[in-house]
This record gives sequence, structure tokens and C-alpha cells, in this order.
Amino acid sequence: MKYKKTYRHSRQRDVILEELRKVCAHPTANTLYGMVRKRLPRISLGTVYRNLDLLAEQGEIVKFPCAGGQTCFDGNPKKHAHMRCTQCGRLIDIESKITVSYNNPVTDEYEITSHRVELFGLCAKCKNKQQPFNQ
Amino acid sequence: MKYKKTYRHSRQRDVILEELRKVCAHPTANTLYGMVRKRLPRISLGTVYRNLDLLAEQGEIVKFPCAGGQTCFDGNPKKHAHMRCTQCGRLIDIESKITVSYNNPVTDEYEITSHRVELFGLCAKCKNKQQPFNQ
DNA sequence: GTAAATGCAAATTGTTTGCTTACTG
DNA sequence: CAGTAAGCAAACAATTTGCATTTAC
Repeated sequence: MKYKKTYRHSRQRDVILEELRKVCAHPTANTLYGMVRKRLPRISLGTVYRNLDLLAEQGEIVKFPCAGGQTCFDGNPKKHAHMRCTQCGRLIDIESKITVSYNNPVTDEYEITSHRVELFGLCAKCKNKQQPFNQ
Repeated sequence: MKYKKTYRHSRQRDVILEELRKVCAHPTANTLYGMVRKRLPRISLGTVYRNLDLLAEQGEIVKFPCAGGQTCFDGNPKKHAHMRCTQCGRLIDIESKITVSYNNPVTDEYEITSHRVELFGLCAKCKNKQQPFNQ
């Protein structure tokens, strides 16, 4: 049995969380690294990753596996809807109220405990541009 | 303006698609590589990746960015629901009928064109096991 | 015959880990 | 002062790419 880990406070973690909360985008670890480095020039990328994992573990932030194999981070843990732009790939927070219903049969096969909806569409920028070249 | 690419037929692509369609799991490129190699021992992993991209481009299969930075592939392009097991991480096809509703405001900000629901829960195996150690 | 697809290996990219030092509680 | 966190660099793993050769149309 594993013991519960105790967390200690760190300036780096504070800054990472602050910077992530500051933006409404969903930056990757590397993007965030760039942002944080402006305030803490000596921070290392490894620290950013470690803290992002830790913050996600604590439920302070949310990790998103994204297309292209990168992980994006959302600093806003309260539920809100997302839309992925099918043109540029960005993840956009949207206002839309979503309702999901599904039948959740009581069975030994599986048990559904929660859900997430991902919406796809066009973001403002791409919507107002003409289509890019084929592909 | 980019010209439309013309596809040529290849045995490797056929086998990759066949093997992917054969299973109801959602293998990674590497897993699929193992499956395909039984029939085409000389195929290379690069070819598998190239063909999976190409098949996804054609809409024959679907790519899933997964937690852990891997991409999973679904050979069954007709819509069906998925559940991700929060314990073991596998993606399970489920029977549940899902209905999603959301308001899709007509605005310049964005335009929603489609959606996907991801369900989370426990798969049969994990449901019938006791919890693993903390964390 | 031309362009697309393959096999192979090397390169790239995102992420994790090991280790020593610094810092928190 | 015990154990967590940082910084740095090396290691890893998934995926992509360059190139010479083969294959499809």
C-alpha cells in the first residue's frame, strides 16, 4: 500500500499555475514553459512537466491529450465546453450549454462514471478565412 | 494551389486496414505493426504510420489522440460510442445510446459542426478487481 | 516512364528520469 | 533534518523524414 504523498509549496508551481490561469488558451507544456520563463528565467522544462502532472493530480488543472501527440493543459478546472477547430486545431472555450444523455445499463461488462463532450467546428479566425488548399 | 494527390494501391495498406478492421480494440500504431507483421514480415513501422495517416485522411479509419501521448486507431468509421476505462486506460466500444444537445448560436465567434462524446468508467476487467494502491 | 509507396535508418519531438543540490515544513 | 522540489542533462518513446529502390498505373 502506497502512502499518501505530502506536497510542499514552491514558487515555480505557483507561477506555472498563475500563468496557466491567466490565459484562456490551452497551451502545451512547452508553450507554458516559454511563458513561465519570462518570470523565472532559470526554470527547467522538466520542472514544468513535473508540476503540470502534480497540479493535474490535485485537480487544479486538466490535461488534454491532443491531436499531434501533444498534451494541452487547461487551467480552468470548472466545467466548461470546448470546441476544437477542425482547421487550425486549436481548442476553444465556448459558451454553449451542452446536455448529454445516455443509458447506463447496470451490467458486469462496464460501468460508466463520467463523460466529456468534444465539439468540432471552426474558430473565429478560420471561419472568416476562405478554405486553405486541399488537404 | 495544391494538386489533388492520387493514391495508388498497395498490398501493405490493404493488410493494415484488414487487420485494423478485424479487431474491435483500438490499437496503437505499434500494436498494429505487430499484427501486420505476421502476414507481411518485411513491412516497416514507417510504412504503418504512413498508411494509417493516409487511411485517416481518406476517412477509412479514425485517429484518437490518447492519454500517454499515443495515438489509437479505430478501423470502424461508422459512429459508435466509446468508453475509456479510467483504471487501465483502454478504449472500449459500448452499446449505450447517447444523445447530445447543445445550443449552437449563429455567431462570428465560432461555428460548431460536429461533436464527439467520450465516456469514462470501468471496463469489465477493472470493475471486477479491487482498487489498486492509492494514486 | 512518372509518381507513389516501400524499407531502412537516422533524425526529431514530446516527455520522463536519475542525480545532486536547494529549499520547505 | 527529513523529505520534497529544482535544475540539468541524459534517456526514452512515439512519430516523422530522407533516401535509394520497387511498384502501380
